Amino acid sequence: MEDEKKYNPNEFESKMFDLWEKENVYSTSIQSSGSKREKAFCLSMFPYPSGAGLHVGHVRIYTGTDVLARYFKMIGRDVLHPMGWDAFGLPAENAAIKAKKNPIDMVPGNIANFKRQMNMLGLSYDWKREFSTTDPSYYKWTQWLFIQFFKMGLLYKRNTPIHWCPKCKTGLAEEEVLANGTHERCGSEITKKELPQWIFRITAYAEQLLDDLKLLDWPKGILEMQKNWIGKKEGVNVQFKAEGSNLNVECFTTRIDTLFGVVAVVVAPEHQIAVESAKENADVKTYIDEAQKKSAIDREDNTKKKTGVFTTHYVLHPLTDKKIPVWVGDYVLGSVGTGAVMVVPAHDQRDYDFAKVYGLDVIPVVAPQKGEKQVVNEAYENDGIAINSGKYSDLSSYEARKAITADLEGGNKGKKMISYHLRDWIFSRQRYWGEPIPMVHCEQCAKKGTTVYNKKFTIPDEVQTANKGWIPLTDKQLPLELPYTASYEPTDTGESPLSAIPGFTETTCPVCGGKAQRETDTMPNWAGSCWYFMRFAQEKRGETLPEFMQGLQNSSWMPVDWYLGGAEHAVLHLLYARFWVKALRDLGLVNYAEPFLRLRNVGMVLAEDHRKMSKSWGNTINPDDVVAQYGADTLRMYEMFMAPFNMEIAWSTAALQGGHRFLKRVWALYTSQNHKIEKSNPELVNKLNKTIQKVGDDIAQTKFNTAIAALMEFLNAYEATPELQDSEAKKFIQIIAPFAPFITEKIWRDVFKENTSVHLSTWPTQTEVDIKETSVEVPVQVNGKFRGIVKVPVGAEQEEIVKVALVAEGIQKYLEGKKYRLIYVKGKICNFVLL
RNA sequence: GUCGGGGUGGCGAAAUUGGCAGACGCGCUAUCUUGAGGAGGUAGUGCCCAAAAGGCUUGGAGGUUCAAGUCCUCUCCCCGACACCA
Repeated sequence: MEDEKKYNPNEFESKMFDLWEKENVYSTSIQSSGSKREKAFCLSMFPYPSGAGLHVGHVRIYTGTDVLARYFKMIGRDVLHPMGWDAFGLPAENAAIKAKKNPIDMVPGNIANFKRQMNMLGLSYDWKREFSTTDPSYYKWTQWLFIQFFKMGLLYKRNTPIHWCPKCKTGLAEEEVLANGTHERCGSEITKKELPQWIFRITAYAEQLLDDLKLLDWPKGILEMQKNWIGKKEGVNVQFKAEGSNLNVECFTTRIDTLFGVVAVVVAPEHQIAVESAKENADVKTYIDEAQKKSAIDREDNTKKKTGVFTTHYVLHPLTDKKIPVWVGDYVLGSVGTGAVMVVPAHDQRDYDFAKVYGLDVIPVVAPQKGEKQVVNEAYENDGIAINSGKYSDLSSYEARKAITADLEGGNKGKKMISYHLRDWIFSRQRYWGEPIPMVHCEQCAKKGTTVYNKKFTIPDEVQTANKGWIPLTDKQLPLELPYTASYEPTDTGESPLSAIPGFTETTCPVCGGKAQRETDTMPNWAGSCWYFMRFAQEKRGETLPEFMQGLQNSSWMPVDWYLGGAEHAVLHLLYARFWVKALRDLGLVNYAEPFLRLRNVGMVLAEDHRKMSKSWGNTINPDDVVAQYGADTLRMYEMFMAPFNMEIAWSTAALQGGHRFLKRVWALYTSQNHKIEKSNPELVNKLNKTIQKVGDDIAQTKFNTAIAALMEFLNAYEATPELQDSEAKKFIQIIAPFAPFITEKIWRDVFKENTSVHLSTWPTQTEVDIKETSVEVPVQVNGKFRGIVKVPVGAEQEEIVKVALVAEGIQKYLEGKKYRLIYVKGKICNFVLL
């Protein structure tokens, strides 16, 4: 190099990018099924390309995945590192409505901008695999998959209430409804509206979705959240026979061992008994009417007293025939369990509260310990020993559950039940900007009972009934393209905007050729993200069905090895994608059970003021500005260094300079050396060896912050003793390369005159170095308090250390003339415990 | 309320998993250098005490241990998800 030149990333970053493009540096090597090399499919959750461009939070995820991809490539794995666009969905549609444009016209510009920014950041994507979920060539297959799921009986039509904003006259997504039951945009109170909708039977896979969690290397907390979301509960449906009528009540309980403590049965206001009893009892009628009127706001209020009303009906206790009063209470929900609960005030806090209000008995039937007299002033909800429970007394709660369940089942008075919190997935949206659902409804076929189900599967009767007359399009009719239209705003009937497009609904039946009506609902945003990773992994995408199926079946890239993204997708996206993969496996289209082997969460990037970045706060940071000022490498270094990858961070412009300074020093060191070093300093090589090891280990554990700390530490040492010959000096550049791809490439080519990219180089090995570590330092404690360090020869035995310690300055005075016991842990600690 | 994640210098954090708490970075102080700079070098920097000696220190209180940021019990605070789930 000629004279020292200032580090000026803007001068070369885009040139390096051009070189990479020209030299095809990031094209994916084919992972053929015969490949002996290990694969690494590194994937960031793909973005919705908004008009606002990349957020510094995006930069964090993508850089993390990029570091992994670059590292794995360097250690010799076949790497797949793709990127694409999740462009369907509400935000895009709302933005388009605001801009008075069709989203179809807006998406390409947004994508181009995102892509420009990603390239600016030096992300090593293989753009040959890029696609958008809105490409007809992609959603053709999303539609095809929908049809396969329909044919295996996983989809059915059902009337389902949607959130409805009466003011905006539009259906709303869950996320548009605020916690207080109002619409996030207009603030009006949300009501419900019943519409026929496509429902996915995800509950059919509840057990597998729960079971297979054990196959996954995911953060513990996310696994826990998935488990709780599926919410498996084992219990008993127990029959309470009506006295003098046929109005029996069935209650689900997980605590059948408390059956002898039942003092009442409470049914939900929607329950049949409540409805029946309202006909003859004015109080009940009033109560139910009131309950139905209650808004979301009231129901939110959990400080309110439990309320209820006695129906005047009685049922009989299944084991004792005791008369049990039946109440209606709005704290019981029609949609949970059987819509009725048995009230055991002694062992359920809500029941206890209810009993206190209405003066019901509190009968303790579980004691914490055998023989213990239980004092009840709040519910005792734990297990214990059964008391006051007839022949079951003295059994443990667990034993009592088993015994009572067995006896109930024997007497036909109860049945073991497993219940799940997970509910079926509503898959219809009455919106324009989604994949059209490729189904038609044919009256003639409905009458004839024509079906097109996949013969390999048994289709439940309910599903068959619900789907009467629904016929999927043929493969040749796909894609069913979203019609281009000027008016795609939500309709005021609640139906999809597609229903208002002339000529869209009328069609012919693919089976009988008669008149048929098209489905006008579209798919939710989740649809595209349920299988996009498999699309990336297809070696050949193929336009024909056989090619497509082969592309799925023969991909040796799947499953994803590293999946990085925000914890906000802990439940929904990850659960839905897992569900699709399991269904596809049952269809024989893939041969793995789980899509994402390793999941790592990225923490949010907050603004400098510790609030969320938002235009309205005026605290946003635009990656373009940061790159213009400091270069992309600085931004990348900073975001990787600031904190552990999964922790939330607040932006700090000051700390950003730290990363910049590091790169400047690297630049200065490498561009200023004008003489060759003949022989490397062995101490420094030793340190370099350790750094190579640590950086690699840390990257593989997504501990990017400590990897960079190690790089900084080495730089400090290197600057103090700038004695590395080229073969060693290059190694340091190589291990910085995953983090700062531009500056390292520049130095690699200009200083070391290499003409193949540093990013295609092999991760450096450690050089044998002849260093005799002659002495070791052993920390010395007296009575567990650190008092100093002694230096002893390597391999020194206990006596030797003691000898040195006894005369060492700072230690001696604590030991003089004292008797002691010695704790010595070789290589770790020497502790004198005075007697 | 339930579940999950956290609490370590002025700040972001580290700690080989029970063995020298505070690596690395930011900031700050002193000093040198530069025509200037959101520049660079050197030294220092957890807290208390004028300094040394010494003592204290990982939200708080107990406990186990020769030894606790790390393990156990109780407790306080912050963030996220769900929320009357039977």
